[in-house]
Amino acid sequence: MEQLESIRVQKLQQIRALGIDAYPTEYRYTHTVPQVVEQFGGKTAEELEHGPATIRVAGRIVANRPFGKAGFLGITDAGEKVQVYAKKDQLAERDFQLYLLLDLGDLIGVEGTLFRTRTGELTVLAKQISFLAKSFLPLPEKWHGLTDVEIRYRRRYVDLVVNPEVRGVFVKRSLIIREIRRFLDDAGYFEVETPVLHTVAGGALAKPFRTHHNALDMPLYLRIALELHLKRLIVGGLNRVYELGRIFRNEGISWKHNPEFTMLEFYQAYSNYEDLMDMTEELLKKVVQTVNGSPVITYDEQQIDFSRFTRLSMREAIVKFSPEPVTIEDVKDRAKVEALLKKLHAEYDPKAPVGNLVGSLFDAVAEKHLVQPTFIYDHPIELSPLSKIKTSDPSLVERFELYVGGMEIANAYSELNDPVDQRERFESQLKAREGGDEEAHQMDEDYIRALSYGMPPTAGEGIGIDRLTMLLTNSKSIRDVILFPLMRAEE
RNA sequence: GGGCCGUUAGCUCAAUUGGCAGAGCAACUGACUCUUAAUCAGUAGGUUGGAGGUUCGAUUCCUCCACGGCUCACCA
Repeated sequence: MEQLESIRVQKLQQIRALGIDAYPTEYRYTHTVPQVVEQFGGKTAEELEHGPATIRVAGRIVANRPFGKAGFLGITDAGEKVQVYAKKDQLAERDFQLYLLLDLGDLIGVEGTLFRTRTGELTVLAKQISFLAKSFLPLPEKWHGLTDVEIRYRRRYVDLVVNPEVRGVFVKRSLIIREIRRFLDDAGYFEVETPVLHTVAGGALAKPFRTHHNALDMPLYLRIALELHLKRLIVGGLNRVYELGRIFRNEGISWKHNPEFTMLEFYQAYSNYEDLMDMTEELLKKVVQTVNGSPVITYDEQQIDFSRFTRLSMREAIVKFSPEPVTIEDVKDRAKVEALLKKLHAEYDPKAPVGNLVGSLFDAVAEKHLVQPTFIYDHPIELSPLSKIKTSDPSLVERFELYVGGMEIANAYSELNDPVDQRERFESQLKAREGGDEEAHQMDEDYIRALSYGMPPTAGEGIGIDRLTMLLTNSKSIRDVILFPLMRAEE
């Protein structure tokens, strides 16, 4: 290892000895590698002869096939590759000496003319080679590449150089986010940024990360949701707001959980959760169509169609997917729900209120079947301390979750805007907290004060950007759509 | 946190019953002015993740530890 490195350090010395600046500050290219491929990829050998006199292009060397007094280089940039032909009689002596000192991984600029080789490959005939930067560490082997997932996550920079499909995933992620922003901006939304450091970690049921501010000697939490600040802004009259940001939950890591992840939350005044169901369909249809070119995606060998959304109440979903026969009426009966959970060997807390049991039953019975886009609506009140009660059934709230590919992608509700009711809900969460539920909601006095000034009827929604990206890139792990997933420290 | 599996050269992988740790690519030296995983000849590269143990002898068997993967639980 040290040998490989020291050889390359010596080569850099030799390059300097040729009078070449080892670390120049710029390279003025006329074309990027993808532009070369796009503009000239379709041209014939004859057409190339009458093309532009010279082009300048820069990239990283990923292949080198020398032939004594000539050689072929493959250079890559922005996910595309182009071949360079370095020929002694076409180059200044110094540039050919430089060519002989190049290694895989080095960054160079090439000025030359385009032609096709005998085998028809588009190639830059180098007239001038500029050295841009040295690679001291060797890239992974050309044929098998880098497959060790641990190194791929830890050294994402190498992963991105050698695995072009990884680049494609993150390009797509960026497109998804861009389309979402465009959709919301066009719908009259206002993008905002709210604090990441919270004195009360609220807006979701989750364990927060703790930190501390020295100057104020104050304990702080990293936010677990965007919700409560965005609703304060609704109180303030920003009637359509969204934030696209990182949130942090101090919980387990799995194929669909990373401790920090990206959430979109948006709030719309004078609307309810049914309005958001309609809007979510429209949003996802548009994003999937634009990013994927079709409303139908393939995820884990299954076709998922974003042009057709199903809507089921949570109770209906339990009835539909339960392996044991149940009726809607049974799901309202605590004894029957508990009996069914026992029969299914599902884990649940026997002291928990009936709403939580219904939630457990849903998870046990229905979630994995929800592959096609499905809205599950009307959740038990106990699971939803910030949602508005359904007037026709006070045991339920106006809430929905969207499931796709067996994953929860979105969560939305008609926002509770009654400060008295909100205080009571927080108080019952506090009781759960005292009973040992670390994820129960904390009291947020300022939020109640905000509601006390009056909040219009409002609907709000959160969409997990990482999971949406997993679906659209056919990724089996959330870590494949996060550039730098959390890992233990090395050594 | 539980269970299962993995860790050998820069990368991808071998190594029989416990018996001298190997290959391909990358690297180095040489030949070669149209190659496509270029080819040919040669060279070098290792505390087998770490620490103990069993044994004449451990990559191989045992224990512990570190890191990772899958999976279950929790969660979005």
